[in-house]
Amino acid sequence: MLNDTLKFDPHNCDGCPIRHRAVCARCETDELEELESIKYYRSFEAGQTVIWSGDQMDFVGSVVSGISTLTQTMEDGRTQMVGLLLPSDFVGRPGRDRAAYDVVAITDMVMCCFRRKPFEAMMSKTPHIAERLLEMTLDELDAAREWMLVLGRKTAREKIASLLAIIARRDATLKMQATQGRLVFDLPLTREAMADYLGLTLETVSRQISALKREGVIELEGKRHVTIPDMGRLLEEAGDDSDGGMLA
Amino acid sequence: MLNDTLKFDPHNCDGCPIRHRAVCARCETDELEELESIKYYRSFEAGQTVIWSGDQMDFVGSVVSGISTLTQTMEDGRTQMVGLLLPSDFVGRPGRDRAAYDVVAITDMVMCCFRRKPFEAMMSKTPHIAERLLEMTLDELDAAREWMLVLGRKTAREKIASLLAIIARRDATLKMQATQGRLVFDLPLTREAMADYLGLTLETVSRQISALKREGVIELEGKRHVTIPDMGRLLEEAGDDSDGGMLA
DNA sequence: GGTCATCCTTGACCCAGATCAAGCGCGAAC
DNA sequence: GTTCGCGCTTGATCTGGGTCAAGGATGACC
Repeated sequence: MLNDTLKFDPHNCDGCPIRHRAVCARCETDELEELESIKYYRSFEAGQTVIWSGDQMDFVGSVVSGISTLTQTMEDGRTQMVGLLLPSDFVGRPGRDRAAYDVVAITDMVMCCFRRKPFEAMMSKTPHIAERLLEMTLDELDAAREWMLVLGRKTAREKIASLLAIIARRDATLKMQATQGRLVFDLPLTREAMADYLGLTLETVSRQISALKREGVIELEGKRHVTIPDMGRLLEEAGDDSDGGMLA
Repeated sequence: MLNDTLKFDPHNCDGCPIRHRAVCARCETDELEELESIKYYRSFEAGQTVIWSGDQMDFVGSVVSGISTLTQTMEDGRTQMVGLLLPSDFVGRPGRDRAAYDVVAITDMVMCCFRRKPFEAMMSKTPHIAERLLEMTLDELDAAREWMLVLGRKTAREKIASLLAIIARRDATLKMQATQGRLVFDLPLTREAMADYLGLTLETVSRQISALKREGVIELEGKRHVTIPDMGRLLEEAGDDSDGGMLA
C-alpha cells in the first residue's frame, strides 16, 4: 500500500518517482546529480512487453505513469499474475541481471530507469537508498503474502471483491481522494487479466462481476467503468474486515 | 533459496546467522560489538506461538535452529501459511512495531534477536546491513511470488510435489548435501500445516501423498520419513521444469 | 497392559468453479 | 453502410477437490 509519504508529485520530483521515493526525503545535492546522470526515460505502448522473463536486465527503475503487470507462465501456458505495477512502483532488482518475470504494459506507460551497475554502486555508498528500497520491498512482500491468502483460501466472489477493493483504494490514493463514500474508477484490467491475477478463468470473473452488479455491491457502466457505492459492503464481500493494505 | 554465501557456520558465527548473513561478510569490529550488545537469544518449544499477528514487536531476529511458520487467519478460521522460516531466515521488519502474521514454532526453535530500535539506528549508519536485508527480502519476495503461481494455478498433485521439492532442496542445502540422486528427509509439517500452506484440505493432502507414493514418485516410511528416488521426476510432477529457487 | 489424544487415511457424496460452446456489443478498417 | 475482431456474457455440463464420516496407527501417560 502506498503510504502517505509517497504521493506522486511531478513538480517536486521532475516526473521521477524513484527520486522522490528512494532519495528525496533525505538526499544530498551531489547524490541527486549522480542519480540524474544515470537516469533515462522509456515509453511503452499498451500491450507492449517491457521485459521477458529470463532476459538480461541492465536497469532498475520505476513506473512514472501507466500500469503494467508482472506475470509468470508455466510451460503449458497457465499464467499467474504476481504483481501489478502502478505509478511509483519499483521494477527490477539490484544484484540480479536477469528478469524473473514477464513485465507487460497494459496501458501506455512511462518508466524512469537507472543503469543498474552505477545504481548499485551508489546504493552501497548511500545508506538511505538501500533503506528506502528495503522499505518498499517489504511493502511488496506484505502485498504478496496478503495475496497468497486471497489465492489460497478465498472463494471466487471474495477474490473479485478483494481485487476491486485493492484497485479502488490504489486508484483513490493516486488521485489523492479520500477512500470514504462513493468511489468511481475505470478497471485497468481485462477480464482475462483479472482471472490471471485471481487464479480463476475469465468466465468465472465475468459471472461474479455480473452477480456483484446484480446485487448492488458495485455499479457498472459499460464493461470497465465501476462505481462502488459502499466500500464497507465491498470489503465485507471480500471477507476482509480489516482495511489492511496490499499491493505495495 | 539460500545462496552459497549463506551457509550456516556456527563456528564462524557464534550461533547467530544474522551476524553472518547481514553483517559478517564486510563487517567492522566495532559494528560487531555494537550488534553484540543488543543481541539476545530466545528458545521456543514445538507448538508455541512466537508472536501473534497485531502484537507489539520490539525486536527483529533470525532463526538459529528449528522451524516455524508464518500464517494469516481470516475471521471465520480459514488460514493460509505465507512463509516457512528455516534456520538463517529473518523475522520481523525494521520500521514496523506490530507483527503482521502469526509466527508459530513447529519444532523446538532458537532465535537470535536484536532490539528493534537500536538495530534500526545501526542500519541507518551502516549501508551494508540494509543492503543485506534488502537482498534477503528480495529473495523472500521471489519465493512469495513463486508460491502465488503454486496457489493460483497448480493442481493438488502439483502443489504437493512442489512443496516436497522445496522442502527437499532446502533440507539438502541446510545439510550441505548435493541435490542430486536420492534425497532423504523428514517432513517437518503435519498434513494440516501442508494443507494450510497449499490452500488445500488435509484430506486432499493425504490422498495426494498416498497417490505419489503408490506411483513411486516418493517413498514413505511412517508418516513423515520421505525418500525421493528421482528429483527430476518429482519436479516434473510439480509442473516445474526449472529448478528455480523458492522459499528464500 | 489399557486409555486417550493426536495425526493420519480412506470412502462416499457434493458443489464451486472449470470447460465447452454459442452469441452479443462495439469500435476499427474498408 | 458491412465486415471483422476482440472483449465480454451467459448457458450447459463436467470434475477436482471440498465436506462429512468412519476408522487406523502411534505414542504418551497411568
